[in-house]
Amino acid sequence: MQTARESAGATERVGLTDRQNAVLESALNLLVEGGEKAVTTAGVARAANCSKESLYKWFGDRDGLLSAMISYQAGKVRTVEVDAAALTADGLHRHLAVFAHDLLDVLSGDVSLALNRLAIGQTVGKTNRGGTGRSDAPTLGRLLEERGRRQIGRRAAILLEAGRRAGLLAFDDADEAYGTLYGLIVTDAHLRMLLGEDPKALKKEFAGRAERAVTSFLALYGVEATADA
Amino acid sequence: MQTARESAGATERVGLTDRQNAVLESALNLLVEGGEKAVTTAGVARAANCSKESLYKWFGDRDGLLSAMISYQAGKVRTVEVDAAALTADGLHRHLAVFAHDLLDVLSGDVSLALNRLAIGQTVGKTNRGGTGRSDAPTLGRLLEERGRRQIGRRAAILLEAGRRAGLLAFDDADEAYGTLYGLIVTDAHLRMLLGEDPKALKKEFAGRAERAVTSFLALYGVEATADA
DNA sequence: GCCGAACCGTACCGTACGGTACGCAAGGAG
DNA sequence: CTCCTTGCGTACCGTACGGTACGGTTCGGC
Repeated sequence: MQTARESAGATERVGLTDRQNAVLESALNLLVEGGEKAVTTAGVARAANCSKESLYKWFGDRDGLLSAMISYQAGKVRTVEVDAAALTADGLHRHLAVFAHDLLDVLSGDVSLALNRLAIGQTVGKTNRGGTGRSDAPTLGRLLEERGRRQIGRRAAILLEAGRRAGLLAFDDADEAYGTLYGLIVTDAHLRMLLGEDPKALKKEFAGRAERAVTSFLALYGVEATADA
Repeated sequence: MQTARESAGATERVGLTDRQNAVLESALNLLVEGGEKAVTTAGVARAANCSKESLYKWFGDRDGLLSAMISYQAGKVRTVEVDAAALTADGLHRHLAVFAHDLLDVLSGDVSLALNRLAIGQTVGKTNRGGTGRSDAPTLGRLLEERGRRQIGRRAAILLEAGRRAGLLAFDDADEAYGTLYGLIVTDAHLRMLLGEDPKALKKEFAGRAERAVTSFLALYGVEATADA
């Protein structure tokens, strides 16, 4: 077991062997083309050239494998920091546009869509269900929320805060402002893609959509250029 | 088979017996609490006090049953028409607010969420799959899109068109304007709920959210009151 | 050169589900 | 009263999957 830590490559930070990450990669491949039904223990084992026994030793059970897939994939997105100082109106506009485009890019990714479909399909209206009592599993959906969505939310929050500190934006509730920005950027594109709409058809208008969204957002929350700045 | 048409109650318009609709209702109940896994042919038969054989006679197979569930539920939402004539700025604002609140209400409904989860969970990235060749099934997702989303989209389109005709709104592309409106209203609330967030926690802020969304939308697309109207 | 750990490949088991077949009761038509 | 349709209840079959067990192999440590 100690070999795991030493052989851990520089790519991932979680305590997983390169081998195990490779297995997760195979599992993600299966998920992308074939959906949740395609991610069977036997299938993953065959695709990754490993034994089912190893799967169960590493991930506990199938749910553990699915959770690990989400965590693994989430560990890939890295948020780029933006220096808050010296932020011009034009610079803010550009940064927002880049953020918008990145957001659309992430949301329309194959794996992202597959993972979201998986988590959503797994979710059930009535929570609780304390039958066995050992429901320590964080519900996949929650996991995806924490690991994925929250990250990009923070990046946006930082950007918005920088804009306000520079006197370029005016808002009381940062979350509300971010919600508006998100809505303007994404609209119903995410849902449509989750329902099967071909991302390629929508990707063509990403640039225009991002630009329009940012313009609208600045029209709502932007401060007149005549200010002190 | 002809008995179906005569015994069809006044509640539904599709060619289904009241009995069959009752079965679909039971199936929806199962789906809401228990997710897709809970909708087994045996389970539905037991819950609806009918035989599996009848299920297969009426709906073909399990996919047919799921499709019928979507179509059945979609047949419940009715779009209320709004008289385009004599539309004041305040009236438009109120109509938009009502629409926003209705939209959020629909999207946060138990059955709506369950159905969306079902359709999304069923969807798979790689389309095609022409293996057998008899893939005439419209992909659940497409079905939900056509039957549900499109409907509410039309209602919004009519409202927006009325606003423009009354000189209260200014936009070139109606779809784009509707997209903006949708994004402002829904933001990421739908996704969060699909991922398991308790709708009750979000429903409290629906009124405020709807109001803010409409205000923002009018700030973006509204025409100054000094116009000819 | 031997030992043990990790791991692959496969075979195996129990279960649960989709789909089908059969027996039987209710009700309407002649 | 009888026939026939419709549909309920149940038993049944094949399959596929989650999970476990076992034999064989590689590899690092002593």
